Amino acid sequence: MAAHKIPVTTPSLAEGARSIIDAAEALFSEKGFAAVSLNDVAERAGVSKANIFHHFESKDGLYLAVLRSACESVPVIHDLASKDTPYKERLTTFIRSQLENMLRRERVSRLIQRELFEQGPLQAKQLAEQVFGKNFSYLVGLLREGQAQGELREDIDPALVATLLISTKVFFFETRHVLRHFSEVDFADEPARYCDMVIDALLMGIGTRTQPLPGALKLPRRKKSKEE
Amino acid sequence: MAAHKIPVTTPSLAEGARSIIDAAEALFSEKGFAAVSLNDVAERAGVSKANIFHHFESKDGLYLAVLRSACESVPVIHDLASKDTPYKERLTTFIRSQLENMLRRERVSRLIQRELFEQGPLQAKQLAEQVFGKNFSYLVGLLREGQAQGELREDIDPALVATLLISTKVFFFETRHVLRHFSEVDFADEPARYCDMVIDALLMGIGTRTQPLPGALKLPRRKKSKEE
DNA sequence: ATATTAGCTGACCGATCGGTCGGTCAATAG
DNA sequence: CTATTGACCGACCGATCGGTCAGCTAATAT
Repeated sequence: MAAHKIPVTTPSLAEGARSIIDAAEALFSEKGFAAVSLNDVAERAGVSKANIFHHFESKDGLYLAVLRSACESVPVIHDLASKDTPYKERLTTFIRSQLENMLRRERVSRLIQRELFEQGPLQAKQLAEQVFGKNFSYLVGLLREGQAQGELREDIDPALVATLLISTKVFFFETRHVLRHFSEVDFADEPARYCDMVIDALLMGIGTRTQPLPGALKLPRRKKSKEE
Repeated sequence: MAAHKIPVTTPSLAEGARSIIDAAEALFSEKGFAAVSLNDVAERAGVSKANIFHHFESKDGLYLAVLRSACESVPVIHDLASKDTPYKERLTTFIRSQLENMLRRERVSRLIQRELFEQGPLQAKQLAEQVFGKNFSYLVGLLREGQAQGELREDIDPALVATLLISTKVFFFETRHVLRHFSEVDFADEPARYCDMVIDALLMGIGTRTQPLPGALKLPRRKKSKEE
C-alpha cells in the first residue's frame, strides 16, 4: 500500500529532461549538431521549445548534457576471462564485444565518434577523448599482457596494434552500409565473423612464411629481385 | 605578343565560380554542410551572396559541385612498380602514398570521408562511394596479385585485408590529433613510419610462431593451457 | 549601332533560427 | 490558508537563414 502509486515527481533526473535528452540524442547522432534545430528536439520530445531552456541553458548546454549522458552510458570494458584462457580467444572476445556494443548502441557510438573526428566545443571533445582513451589504454594493456606471456611478438608496438584493432572496429561500424554495396565484401553484415577474420589475419600474418625468425624487423627483405 | 595579355574571360570554369568553390570547399570540409552559411562562403570568396546563386542553383547545388570537384581532384591510383619489385615494398609504397595524399589534400579528404560516414544527399554519397570503391577495388586487386605470386596466404580474404588497410589509413587521418595526446602513441606525427609498422605487423603477424603451416586456419591454437 | 548575354551586385523576402518573457499549474512547505 | 518553487507553455524577439529580383556593366554577336 505504501509503494503502489507513488507519483514520483522527480525520478532522479526530472523525466521531462530525460525525454528531451533522448530526443536530442537521437537527432544529434543522426544529423549532427548544426543540422538539428531546437524545434525538432522539442517536437520529438513532446514538449515546448521554451521547456528546453528551462532544463538546459542553451543549445550547446543541451548538446553537452547529451554527450555527457552518452559517455556515461558507454559500458566500461571489463576484464573478461581468466588468465589461462587462450590469448587469441581473449582478444577475440574483447574486440567482438566492443564492436557488438557499438552496433547495439548505435546512437551513442555515432555521437562519440563524430565528436572524435570533427572539432567540437573543446569540453565535448575532451569527454569523447576520455572514453576513447580509456578504451585504448585497456587494449594496450591487454596486448602488453600478451607479450609478457610470450604469445605476442616483443618487437611490436602494442599501441600500434591497438590503433589497428580499434580502427578496424570503428571503420566497420562507420562504413558497413557502404561496404555492403561492394561485390568483393561478404562480411558487411557479420560483425562477429569480421572480428574473427581480422584477429586471425593479424595474429598469423597474411604473408607466407619466408623467414622463420620473428625478430627480423625492418631489414628490406629482397627475394627474386633481379636488380643489382 | 599573341599570348601575353589575354583577358581570358572564361578560363574553362568562370574563375568567379572557382573562387566560390574554393571557399565553399574549405568551409564545408571544416564545419560540415549544415554549419556553413552562404554568407560565410560569399565573404570568404570575396563575392556577393547573390553571385553564388548566379553560378549555382542552390546551397545543395553548390555542395554537389564542391564534392564533384573534390572527387575529380583525387589522384587516380596508378600501378607503381614493376612486377619484380618485392611485394612488401609495393604494398608499403601504395599505402604510404595513399596516406600521404590524404594528408596533403586534407580538405578534399575530409569532405569525402564525411560524405562516406554521414548520410548526405544520395547523389553526393554516390560520388564519394565511387572514389572510395575505386580505391578499394584496386587494393583488392593488388592483394590478389600478391596471392597469385605466392607471397600472401591463399586462405585469407583480400577484401578483408583491403578493409583493414584502408581503415588503418583513414583512422590515422581522422584521429591523429587525438592520438597525439596519448602517451602510449609515438607515431602520431610519422605517417610513413606508421604505414611501415602496420604492414610489417600485418605481413609477419603479431603472434609468436607456434604453428609452422600457413594453411592452418581457424583451429583454436592452445598452448600452455592447463585446462582439460 | 544595337541586341544579347554573362558576371555580378545591393536591396529585399518569408521562414526559421536560438533564445526570452510573462504567466499557468500542481505540488510542497510554513 | 498562503507562499514558494519547479515544470511547463504560448507568444514573442532580433538575427540570420536560403533564396529572389531588378538592375548595372562589359564583352560578344549580328
